[in-house]
Order: sequence, then structure tokens, then C-alpha cells
Amino acid sequence: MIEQDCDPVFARVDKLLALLNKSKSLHILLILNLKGQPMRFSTIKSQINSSSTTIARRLGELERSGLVERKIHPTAPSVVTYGLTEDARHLAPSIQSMYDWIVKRDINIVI
Amino acid sequence: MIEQDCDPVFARVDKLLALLNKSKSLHILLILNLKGQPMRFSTIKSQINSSSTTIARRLGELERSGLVERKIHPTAPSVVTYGLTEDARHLAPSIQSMYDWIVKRDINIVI
DNA sequence: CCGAATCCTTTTTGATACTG
DNA sequence: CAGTATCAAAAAGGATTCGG
Repeated sequence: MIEQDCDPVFARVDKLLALLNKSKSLHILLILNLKGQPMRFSTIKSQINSSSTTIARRLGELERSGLVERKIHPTAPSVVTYGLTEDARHLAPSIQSMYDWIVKRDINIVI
Repeated sequence: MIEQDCDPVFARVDKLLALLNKSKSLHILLILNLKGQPMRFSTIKSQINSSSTTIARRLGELERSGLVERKIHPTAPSVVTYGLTEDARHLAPSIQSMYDWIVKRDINIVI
């Protein structure tokens, strides 16, 4: 069975959606966007309530995909923060409109 | 294990994203949106190239979630078509901007 | 043609325990 | 605090088969 892609762009959109949907990706982006400034691992985790395993995996994927920036601050003791990249900030409105849509419509997603 | 949601709206957005991401949901919505008119099961399937199991599951979920309308035409033989609901058409722009973003940025999603 | 049911494989998640 | 490694459980996809 040959996997024939009708539109190669679909594949990339799918990859984005696949990443965004992996549990808590959206949470992370929305929280970082709302906060407006870099946050620490523990702060993110405390607001999302998922396993550190998953949070760490998501942050790693988001970072490697260029959506999140990881910074190590040379303080004592050192502090690690995560913030949105420029690209991610451009994507935010799309997520926000989707957010607004679901809020307004009061639709009931049934899976 | 109590799942404590920090923001109940997040949960609904997550459900939407979870639905949209289940393989081929986005394809279905984009194809129906581009087509601009209801399509038959076999036509959708032919353009997506996934198992009928998955296509059927997605269409069922999208229908129950109020994003897709299923119609049985009383012709002979009878024909079944799927089209976007009003709600889905309002959501389309959000998906489209996400689509545009990924196209423009040429970003490389790494999962 | 349009699916539902079954069964199997792959993917993803989370709990736990352990480092610097 | 900020993670990684491991492993078991759960979720999701797909092939196949069958029926209206």
C-alpha cells in the first residue's frame, strides 16, 4: 500500500497539528503567550498538571521545531526559562481564533 | 487520580485540537472547504488515501461534533454526502491561517 | 457504494526512580 | 530545580471481513 500524498503541504500542516496536539503542546503555547514572558519549567508544570516526562518531551519538541526558546541564565543558582520564538508569536493568533471560536460557539466535541 | 483543569476552556480547546488532529480530520475539513460542496464517502477517501475505517471514524466524530453534515439523498440508488456545517465554515479561517503560516515560514517540525 | 465489527500493531502517555 | 531512563498501560490506526 503506497502512501500517496495528494498535497505535500498537507503533510507539513499535519506535522504541525500532530505536534500541537500531542498532549499539552497547546497548553504550553497558550500559557507562554498569555504570560508574555519566559517561564520556568516548574511554573509551566504547575499550571498544566501533567507529568514532567510529558512536559519535558513537549518542550524539547517545541524547541527543536523552533517554536520555543530555552535559555539558561548564568545566575547563582542558574535558572532555565522557556519563551516563545518570533515564529511562535506569529502563529499565536491562529490558535487564539480557534480558541475564540470554541469559546463563542459552545460546541460540544464528541470523540 | 484527579485531573485538575486550570482553565476549563483549555479542556474544550484541547478536545477540539484532539479531534482535529486525529489522523485525517484536517484533511477532511480542508478538502470539504476547498470543494465548497458536499462530497461522497468514496470521493473523500480517494483524495485522502487512508483506511475506510479511519475515514469513517473521523466523519462520524466530525458529524457528532457538529462540524460535518451527513445527508442521504433519496435517489436510486441512494447517495450519501458529507458537507461542512455553518460552524465548521466559521472555523475554517483559523485552520487556513495556520495553514498559511506553515506554508510561509517553511518551518521544520521535529517530533 | 457505504460503512460497522473484529483483531492486531504501533504510538503515546504516565508512574517511578534516579542524576547534576 | 530541571530534567532523563525505563517500563507498563492506554489510545489510536489499519487490514480484513462482512452486511445493507
